[in-house]
Amino acid sequence: MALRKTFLFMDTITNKVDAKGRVSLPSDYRAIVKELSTEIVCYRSLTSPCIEGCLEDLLDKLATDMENSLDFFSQTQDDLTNLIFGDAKRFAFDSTGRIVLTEKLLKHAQITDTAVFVGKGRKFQIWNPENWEKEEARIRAEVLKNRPSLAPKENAQ
Amino acid sequence: MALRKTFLFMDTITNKVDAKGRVSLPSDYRAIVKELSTEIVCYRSLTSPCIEGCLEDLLDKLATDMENSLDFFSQTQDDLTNLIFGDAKRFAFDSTGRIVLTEKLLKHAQITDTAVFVGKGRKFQIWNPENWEKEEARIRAEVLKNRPSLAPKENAQ
DNA sequence: TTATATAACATGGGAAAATATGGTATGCAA
DNA sequence: TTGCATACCATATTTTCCCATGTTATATAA
Repeated sequence: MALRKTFLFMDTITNKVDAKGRVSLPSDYRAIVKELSTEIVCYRSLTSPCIEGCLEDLLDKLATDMENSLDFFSQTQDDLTNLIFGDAKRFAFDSTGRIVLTEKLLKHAQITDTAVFVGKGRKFQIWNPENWEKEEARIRAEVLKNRPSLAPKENAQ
Repeated sequence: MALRKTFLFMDTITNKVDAKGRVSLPSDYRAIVKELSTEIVCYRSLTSPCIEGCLEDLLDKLATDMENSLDFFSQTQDDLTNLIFGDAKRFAFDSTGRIVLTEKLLKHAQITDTAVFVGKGRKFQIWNPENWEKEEARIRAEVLKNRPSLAPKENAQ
């Protein structure tokens, strides 16, 4: 393990996807990946119409956690991890910083010519622009409603 | 983890924002950042028309806490990470001490050519001057009303 | 205290580097 | 050969870096 500085995927970046499925990984993301590895892992989100990406470390950690607490997890969650590992695939980026997304992933996320990268800390997601717009609105409404501790004031002006 | 002296963002400083979105981070703030890191993280405040900034540690801790919750598939956790990390972005300052704020952040805070930095301890905020003037007045009024113990005398200032 | 010198800071402009993205060539397999 | 996937090259744009200058703060000496 290298110096465990903080490596977090952040920000929301929109990039173009060409006819070959090529898309530039945001440079901030690339910097993180280069620091710890050479490639990322992507898979279809289990819960949303989007692609999820992370470093292989994270999936390794997931596997370990599952091993160490089998009783703790429900059969359902066990099944879900099977789905993830069955679906996940490594993606290396070329000298210009692009990865080539597969038909399967693009279809799941309904992405055609534009992709939105959304940071999630140790992970990130890739969305169709319209879908992300809706999703972000939904989340903001949800969080403000159910997590008032994050929004102490009514709302200023 | 350097010597855990007290590192608090304080004071209120007004600086100019140029056409490129560049603005000098107050030198006091810079001194704090340099002590622990090389860059800051900024994001749109959830509750106010302003930008919030902090050190990356704060967000890293959040990411770790969420990982350790063993709740890999939690919907709430999912929403929160999207909202927080999707909006946050790292900003390094150049040799002259400036950062380049993004359109998104500037728009949210209604900042055009002038920015007011307001210390908040572990965090700080960046405001449009007029908005901050109003907000400060509102806060003072609020505090005097709800926390009379803090204002033993007739009125300060 | 006042005046002057010195250092630190804020800010504007332009050059250099990095990034995103389209196109072309190359290699492999059907 | 043809189709497909990967690697390489070219360029417009964006971002970052560097230098110059005015301003403010600090220190020193009269």
